[in-house]
Amino acid sequence: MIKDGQARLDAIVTSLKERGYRITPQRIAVAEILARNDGHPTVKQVHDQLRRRFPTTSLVTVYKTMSLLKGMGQVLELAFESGSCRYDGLVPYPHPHLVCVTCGEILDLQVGITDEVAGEVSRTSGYRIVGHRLDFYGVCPRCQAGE
Amino acid sequence: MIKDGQARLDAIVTSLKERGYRITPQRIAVAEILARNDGHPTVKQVHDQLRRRFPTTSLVTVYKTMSLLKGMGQVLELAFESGSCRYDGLVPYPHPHLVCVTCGEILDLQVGITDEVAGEVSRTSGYRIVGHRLDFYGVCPRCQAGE
DNA sequence: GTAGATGCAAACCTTTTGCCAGGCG
DNA sequence: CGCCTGGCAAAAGGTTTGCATCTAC
Repeated sequence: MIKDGQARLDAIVTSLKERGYRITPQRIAVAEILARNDGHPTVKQVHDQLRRRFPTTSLVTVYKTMSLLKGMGQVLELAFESGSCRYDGLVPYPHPHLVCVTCGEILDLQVGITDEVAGEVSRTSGYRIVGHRLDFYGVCPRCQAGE
Repeated sequence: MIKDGQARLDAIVTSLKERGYRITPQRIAVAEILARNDGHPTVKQVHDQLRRRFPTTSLVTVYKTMSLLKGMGQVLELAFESGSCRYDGLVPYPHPHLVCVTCGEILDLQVGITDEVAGEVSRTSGYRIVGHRLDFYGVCPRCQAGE
């Protein structure tokens, strides 16, 4: 599992160049935040971090950049019932997550049983499988202690 | 896997009574739609179906009823990147889904590997696991034909 | 220089809340 | 008949769009 921030940053920038997109300060800044952050921030959280260095950056630009990176497969988008999406720019391909339903913390997991199953699902359903999502929901040790 | 509409309807109504909630025409109507519909409708779709029989029913009531049933564990809520949630009232406990990314169709799946894994996740992480979600995303045969 | 990007304001969509009239138990 | 529920209007997020200005190449 890729976890090196610098490598991820380079990969994102290279991917932008390859497709002919311009390398703007805003895009580099968003890419850096995604590549360094091993949490799973919301758009708003990325924007807040961004404003510390570039106070004039707009939320709209973050949304557009996220959408662009998502389309390029450089960021993974996870929708939740709470309404907002969380983003994983460190490990942008489908992988399992462990979500604390109390504090919202999201951890990446190492278990990976779904890839083997995808072929079976494809055979029995006729679908061409393009991705998957595996989440576990629970209460983290810290929140259990505070109950 | 439960698939009998009448049994589901009875289960939902019984569950409402047990908890002291009132049995109103609107709640019965929503429960019937959920129990009969083996698709995975949005709140808006449920409301549209509801209006055919009860033209004055409001969208707000559907939201409130869905929220109530969700809290009772009588309906499963699935959030998607598209913004709106889809609901499964026929099989209200966590189970795998197969989602067509082109037309939005959602099928229930029979594969079930995650329950065994949940214990392992709980042991290694210290989380108390309360649920999970397993989705496969792909293109259904019909949409493949039209490509 | 020019196509493409930024950023403001405003629109949009889904969901939630405040409130009062109305109906279930 | 009292309390819960339904439904209107309005608010509250989160996300997208229109458009003028600016800038990376």
